[in-house]
Amino acid sequence: MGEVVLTPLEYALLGLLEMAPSSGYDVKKVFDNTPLAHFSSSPGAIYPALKRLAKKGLLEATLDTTTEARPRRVFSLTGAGRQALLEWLHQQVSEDELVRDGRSPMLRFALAEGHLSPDEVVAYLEGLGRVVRAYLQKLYAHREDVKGIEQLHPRLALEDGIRGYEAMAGWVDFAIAGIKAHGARD
Amino acid sequence: MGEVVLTPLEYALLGLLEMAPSSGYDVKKVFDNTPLAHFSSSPGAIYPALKRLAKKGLLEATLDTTTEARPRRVFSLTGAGRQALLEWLHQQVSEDELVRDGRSPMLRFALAEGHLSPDEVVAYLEGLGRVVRAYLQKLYAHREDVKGIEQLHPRLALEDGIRGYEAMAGWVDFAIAGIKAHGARD
DNA sequence: CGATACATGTAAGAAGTTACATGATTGT
DNA sequence: ACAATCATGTAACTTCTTACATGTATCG
Repeated sequence: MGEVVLTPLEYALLGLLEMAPSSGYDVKKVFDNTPLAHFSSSPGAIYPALKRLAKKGLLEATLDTTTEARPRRVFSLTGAGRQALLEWLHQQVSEDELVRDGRSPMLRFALAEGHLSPDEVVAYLEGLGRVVRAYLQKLYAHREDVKGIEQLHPRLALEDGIRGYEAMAGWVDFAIAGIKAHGARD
Repeated sequence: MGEVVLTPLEYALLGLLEMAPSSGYDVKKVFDNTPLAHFSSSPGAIYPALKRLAKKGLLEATLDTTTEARPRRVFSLTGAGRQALLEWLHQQVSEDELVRDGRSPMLRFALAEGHLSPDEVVAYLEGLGRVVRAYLQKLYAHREDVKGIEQLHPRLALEDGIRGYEAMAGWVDFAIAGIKAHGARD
């Protein structure tokens, strides 16, 4: 029904809690100790986001009063939460998403395991590859435009962008091969 | 005097207006048509940011009523604005800045031309290189940690991060060579 | 004559940051 | 004893997003 639209942090939370029901503090540790470190681990971001998701009916909380002194509030996905996650996982990457929020496409890929079929994953990556190469064409054109100008730093900074997206394009092919090999292995 | 701290957008505005005094609409066009596209070109972001900077005394506006129908408000830096920009340009990259806001270090480099000496620029880039390589070590360690686990997608996503930072480390050496060659050319 | 570019802004709401607040447990 | 870790949350503030509002000039 309702076109749920969430922030990257909220989708990250849904994905993590779908992998394993957790407390806010568990999530904080993930953000502190893994390459998901670009998400803020501040309680002022995490706890309100969990609360919002619960209020929207995407998460449910159970009190864990077993061993600990202070009760842990353990969150897991509801049916609606799983559906919102799935809808997001099925979204293709747009150029806007790639440029504005460079890490969302990779987050979505990382959290897609077990929720998309190998074919769907390959299609997602192929779409990502197309968007990356299309954006690269724009950067190449821009490099031509600034070829003559005297300023060195902007040209070098552009070169960094180009190399970064070229690396991503190469990774896409690598990842597709990895997915296919993994699928064939069954 | 007072420790001015601004958002990336505000520093981008200071840097652009220092290169050439411009109106809000000029800036919008830059964000729409150059690789600075990761900044929002929405008027709801740009005009209030310009207003804030003017209120803080970092920008001054002059009305351009010459030719156009509607007057353009052209902003340029005050002395305090130039000082705030310089202080920011002298900041070294921290791991936190690199990981949380991946594009700020490159923005700072791009806007530093003419404000830092070649030696200072090389020192900045060497610092960036050290931070990137240090973070790469953490990613390599994490890759070892997850080597055994069954999940494929997170390992592949990590590989993308590693490749991206490796590309950046390579670019740093390339850029340092470029800066040195440019300096020697005088 | 209609669409697009020029040009500037505001209002409401959502979300994140920093700092504060609390208190038990575990390690040194 | 003291620090660090576990664990959860709130309050004030800042900023960004989306949408609205207004009007001219130019191009086809």
